[in-house]
Amino acid sequence: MPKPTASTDRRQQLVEAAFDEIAANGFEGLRTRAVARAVGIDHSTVHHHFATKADLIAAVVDHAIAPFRTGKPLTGSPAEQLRDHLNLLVRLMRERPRLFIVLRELDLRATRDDNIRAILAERDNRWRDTTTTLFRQPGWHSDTDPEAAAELVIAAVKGASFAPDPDRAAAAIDELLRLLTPREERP
Amino acid sequence: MPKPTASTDRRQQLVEAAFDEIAANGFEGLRTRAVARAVGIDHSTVHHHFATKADLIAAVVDHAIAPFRTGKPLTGSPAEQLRDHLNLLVRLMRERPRLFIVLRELDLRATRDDNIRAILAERDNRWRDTTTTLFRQPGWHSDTDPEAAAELVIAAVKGASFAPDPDRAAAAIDELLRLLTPREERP
Amino acid sequence: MPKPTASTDRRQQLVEAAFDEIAANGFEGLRTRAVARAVGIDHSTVHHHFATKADLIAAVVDHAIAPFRTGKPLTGSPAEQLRDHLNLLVRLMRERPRLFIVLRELDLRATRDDNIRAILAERDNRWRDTTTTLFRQPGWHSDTDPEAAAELVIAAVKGASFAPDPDRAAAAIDELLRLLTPREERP
Amino acid sequence: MPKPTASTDRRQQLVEAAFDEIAANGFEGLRTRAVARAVGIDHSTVHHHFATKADLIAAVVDHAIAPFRTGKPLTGSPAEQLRDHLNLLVRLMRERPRLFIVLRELDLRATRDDNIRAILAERDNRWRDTTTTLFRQPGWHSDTDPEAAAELVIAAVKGASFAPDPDRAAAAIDELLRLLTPREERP
DNA sequence: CATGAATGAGATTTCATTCAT
DNA sequence: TATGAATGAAATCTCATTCAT
Repeated sequence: MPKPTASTDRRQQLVEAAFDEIAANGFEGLRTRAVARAVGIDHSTVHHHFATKADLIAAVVDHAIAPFRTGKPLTGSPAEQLRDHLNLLVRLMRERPRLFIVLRELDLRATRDDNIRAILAERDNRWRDTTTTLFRQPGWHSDTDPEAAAELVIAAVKGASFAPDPDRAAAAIDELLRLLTPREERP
Repeated sequence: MPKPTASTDRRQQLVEAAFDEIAANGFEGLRTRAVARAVGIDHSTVHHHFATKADLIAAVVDHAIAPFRTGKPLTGSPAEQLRDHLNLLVRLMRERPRLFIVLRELDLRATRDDNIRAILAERDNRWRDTTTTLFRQPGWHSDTDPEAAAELVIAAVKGASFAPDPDRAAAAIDELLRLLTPREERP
Repeated sequence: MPKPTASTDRRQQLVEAAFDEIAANGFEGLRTRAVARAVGIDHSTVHHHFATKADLIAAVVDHAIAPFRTGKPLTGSPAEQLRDHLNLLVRLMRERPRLFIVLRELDLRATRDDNIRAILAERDNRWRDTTTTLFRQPGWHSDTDPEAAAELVIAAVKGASFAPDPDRAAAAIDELLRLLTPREERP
Repeated sequence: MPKPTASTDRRQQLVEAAFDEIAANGFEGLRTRAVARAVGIDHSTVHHHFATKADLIAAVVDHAIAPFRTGKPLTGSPAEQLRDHLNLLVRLMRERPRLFIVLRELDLRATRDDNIRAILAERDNRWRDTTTTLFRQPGWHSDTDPEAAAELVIAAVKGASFAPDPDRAAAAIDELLRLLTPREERP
């Protein structure tokens, strides 16, 4: 078990502090000074660890999408897989609301930042592929269009993160799950 | 028919220019100088029309949600009303993509701007109420939860505006419409 | 006679202040803050008149080589023309020592600044051409190589500006003039 | 034969790297980090060898004027001595152009740096004395002013290093040599 | 000797806002 | 209404230097 170096620690601290700043004040409100202050170092020292603000942001992006990278493969029937997938997301929305705030910020910033767009597009493509594949399996309503259903899932999840509270977000996603689940598999 | 004063024209010009700037560069990229340049006046003059940048932004917010205020009442069966409502939104997404870009920006900024949050919350509440009322009418699946369905509609529409192209957004909304429409009313 | 606008005045003031700064502290020591302070305005206002520091420097370069642009045509015999030319330079060295300090700085900076190099190269080429042409006229020692003589004149003048005092610079240039002047035209 | 310690080697390496940096980017572009990188050590370590940047620069100055310190005494007639002296300089200009770039930088910086000025003034005084003494010897034109001639030699050599290429520099110095050489000794 | 984290002073540049004309 | 000069706060980034290891 390699002991993390001081450097790694500090970098991680900075990334987390920047994450918190974005969650609190948005990308627009991200200030290297504030990040440094949160960690307790001089603002110029931030540049010792991240040459530019963009480098720091890139690390934050990595950090923010990490929870979605390490997803363990889903198991069970297609409907069970969808249920597990959406339930996981709902649970994350409840447990880590700030993560979804940051993701919203990232999605918006991606519009005008090529680096972020590339990273998020990759994540979305993977998400889209997985979900489309899921809906291509047998067991859904015969008139379900796999690609359209996948778009709907993605849109609903992203949009739910704008809900004024997690309960409303969860209600929206639960309703979506109910609608997509074939009648005979509903609880 | 009152002829608009030059002043009124100028204000409107500024609002539209600011709208365009936000669509192009985001809130973060909104510069009063750029707005002034787009209109062809000196940047100081903007302050004759809008005391502060926040005032200009408030006017842009009003301008952006105007298309949703003047909605004529829906008619027909509940399913027809939902169909008309969502089709209108899809058509807007196709015809005025920049409007939805700006709305996305507004939704995000609302997180940290009380004025914007108030305006958008009002719009969302009206939207939520109308949609919930719609789902309270008879004719839906017996297990449809009106409030959850309304949340889902709102989430899906908001999330669809993050789709990489209008076709995908339309596919998601069409799929949602299909899922919500009772089997016997589907085309 | 057009009355100079306030803007022109301020720009001119800034250029002269920057010139003085360079004479005093070199290009390396040129600070927009110091220039602003010398003129009595806030340092950010400098950017109202010159978008970037490079723009300000470009204006200083123009200002510095202006005395060499408006040279009236030389008259008389070739030897008299050379004498007048060098005497003019010696007089300038005595009367405006800071001008030559700045020119030295410019010559050095030209090594690494394309814009400055272009401007100075143009000046040097004109100077070289004029002087070569001068030495191509009849009346010089038969073994004078016009191009080499022109190079020597330019080198000596530039090098003389490194002399510890104007008298030494003048002595060098006078000696050069004596050496180049045909014996029969010497006083 | 004392084997140089590692420390001595490192110091020398650093001085040469700093010399190279100045030749490439000027004094203004001299960065201790870049020097350290060129040598392959951490930038903090530079301070183990040179307490401050000024100390490093002082060593570079010494290194730059070394070629002029170890000049072996000139022999032959005065005209031959001048010829050998100038030919040596011309050869150096061709073989070590970067040396003259650095010397130019030094001469300029001397204007505002007391330490450098002192070192260079000493070199110039020695140069001036030697050259004046040379012109005081019999064999020159009767109207040659030894001190003025020495100033001219120094000015021309310094100025020649601003020539756009070594050929032009050489042409200027050769022409000077020709002009100074008594007619009866010219080849 | 060497490293790397940290510092702090300072530099340019941006931008909303104010004010006199 | 409109202009443009001016302001001042703030932001990112640079770099020589110091210090603990």
